Amino acid sequence: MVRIKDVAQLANVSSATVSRVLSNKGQIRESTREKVLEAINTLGYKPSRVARSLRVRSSQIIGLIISDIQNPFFTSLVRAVEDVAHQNGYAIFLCNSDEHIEKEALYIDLMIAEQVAGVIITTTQEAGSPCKKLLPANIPLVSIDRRVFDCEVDTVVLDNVRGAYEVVNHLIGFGHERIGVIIGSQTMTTGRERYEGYLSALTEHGIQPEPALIRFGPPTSKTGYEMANALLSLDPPPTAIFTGNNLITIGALHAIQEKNLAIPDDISLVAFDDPEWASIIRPRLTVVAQPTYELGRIAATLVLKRIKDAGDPCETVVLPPEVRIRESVKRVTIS
Amino acid sequence: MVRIKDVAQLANVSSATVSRVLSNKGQIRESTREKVLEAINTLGYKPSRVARSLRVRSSQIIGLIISDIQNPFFTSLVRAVEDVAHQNGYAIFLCNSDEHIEKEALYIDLMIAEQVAGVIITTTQEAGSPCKKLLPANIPLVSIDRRVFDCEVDTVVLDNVRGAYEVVNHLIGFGHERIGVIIGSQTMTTGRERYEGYLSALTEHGIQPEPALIRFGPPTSKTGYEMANALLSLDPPPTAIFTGNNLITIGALHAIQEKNLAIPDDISLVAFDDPEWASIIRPRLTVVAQPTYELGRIAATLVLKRIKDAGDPCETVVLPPEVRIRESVKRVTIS
DNA sequence: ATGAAAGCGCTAACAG
DNA sequence: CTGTTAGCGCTTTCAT
Repeated sequence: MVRIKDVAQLANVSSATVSRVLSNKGQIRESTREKVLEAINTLGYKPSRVARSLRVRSSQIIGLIISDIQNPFFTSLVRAVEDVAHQNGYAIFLCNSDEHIEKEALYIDLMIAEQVAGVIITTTQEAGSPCKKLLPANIPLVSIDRRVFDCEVDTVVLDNVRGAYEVVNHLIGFGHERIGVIIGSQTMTTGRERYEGYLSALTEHGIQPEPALIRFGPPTSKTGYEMANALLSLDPPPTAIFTGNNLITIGALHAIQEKNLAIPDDISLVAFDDPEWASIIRPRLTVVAQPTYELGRIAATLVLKRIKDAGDPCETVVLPPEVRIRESVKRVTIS
Repeated sequence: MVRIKDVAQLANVSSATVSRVLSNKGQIRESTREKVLEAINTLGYKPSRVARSLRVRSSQIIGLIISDIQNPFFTSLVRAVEDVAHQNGYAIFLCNSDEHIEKEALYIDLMIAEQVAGVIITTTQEAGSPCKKLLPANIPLVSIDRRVFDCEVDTVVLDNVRGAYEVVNHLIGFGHERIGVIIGSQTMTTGRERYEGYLSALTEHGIQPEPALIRFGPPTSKTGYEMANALLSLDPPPTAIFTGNNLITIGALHAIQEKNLAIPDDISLVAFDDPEWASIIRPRLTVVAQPTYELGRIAATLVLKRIKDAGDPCETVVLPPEVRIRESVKRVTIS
């Protein structure tokens, strides 16, 4: 391994000078800069980011804690953050919390121990998340996809209420009144807000929400499968189902197919999220899509900004959803 | 921030002792250990991994360089590596090379600068990859999914030849002879080996490979779309298509649907990879599945092993594929 | 414009 | 069993 002093030696300068040309700080005579650059080149010197981190008490790393690396929604986020980080000379530390608060806590501690420059998180708990330990450690934090209520952080989320509202509205416009809903846990803002949107669309049209049609659970395909089965076994069953995220949709689809029901003839379906397969399956799914890449891009931009100037007040960015009408909803007439 | 000397002070010992209890090295009297532990607790001390890394010249980080974070195949890999790393107290550094050799090179340099403990990579080039710079830097390297030819590394890959061979064999067993194939670039082992499997199944049955039926391209859905279009425009068109990875399959599916062709009545389809949606779409796709999680798990286990004892000779693990017969292949009779 | 020197927080000889 | 000491490779005053 070649150290900064090796470069200094070869260039006949002090390591301080080498450091200066590396970071473009202070005044350096053009001729010495060239000498140094040449020495760096011939030696193939690469500064140790570890030593630098120790010295300046901060690394060039952005921590990214997400809840499910196998969910395409989060994957888009990761992709966007990676892009922005890379463009700015940062690398990313990826952690999968698995929606477990303990793993989340462990990774938060890791972020502090590794002195990352900033953290982006999809937290598991809207209140009481360990992520607030980052603030006293002076590590900028931005919450993405979900809101955090017990500390001041930059936030970038979707307008979930509106997304759910609009897509349920669409269903109602097609004559549906008995609309089943399968939605993520109510301990997260996403689940809560989507439920709220569902409710307000219903009540706005004078439709009484019916408890049997409303199902909550962890946002997994298992939940989707079980709850869809339950909904379809109702007598009478709903004429349409609204699934609260892409995993739930997969499970619901399995249940529907297992019962040999046809979409949309036997049951209409609208889904939150627009994974690639939603327009490959037949019929193509009517969905409310999130600007996933944009969510990630903005979050990354926000941390970077706050890494530069920590002072500014916190921002909350709310992005609009987009309903994409395709073929999974049938027009029904009230019988 | 609380440092090790703060703990030492409070516990009335030297920092060396604190370090010893932290790492369970050497002999420590039980009473002092307790004193130290208590001090750690009351102070809420978390050791700086940065300082440790600098001192021991290696971090507790495993670098993971993959080519496409949005491809579920790689995502499974990431998931597995994350799991194993986490279980062993390692964190992962995730980098997306985007199948670009320059980005790969940049990230390799980063790994060295960050002194990661080991690297797992799906390299973009089977020869001439910058990843061999890691070896002189004493950083263990394992190549996953793809083989590397110009340096000695641990490798874990699928038996691609066999996978392609078996699934094409299945097609032939159902009477197909004009079998189109859309496959990834021949500069990567995956593409080459899958092509080889295709070829050997054909020749084994005395079927003459027909150049017009064989299409190569980058492993993207764009390639799948364009090449499927080309294949379907042939006169006569193939009776079956074999797509070389999940992205290509998506593109091919789009092309087939755009032409209003029915699977398997108008065209049979078999695919490499078994993403979740392959059994949601109708008809369900006959595929050759890779043990993705297992690939990642083994790769992670291998780096960890080599981090412990660098000496051992390199291993190459080859995992078997699994053909999953579903409904996308029709029996045809030779006309 | 450049160099000397101190020190980031930790570990590992070495000594006792 | 425990403490002293010397760095790991870098940045940053403070001199000059």
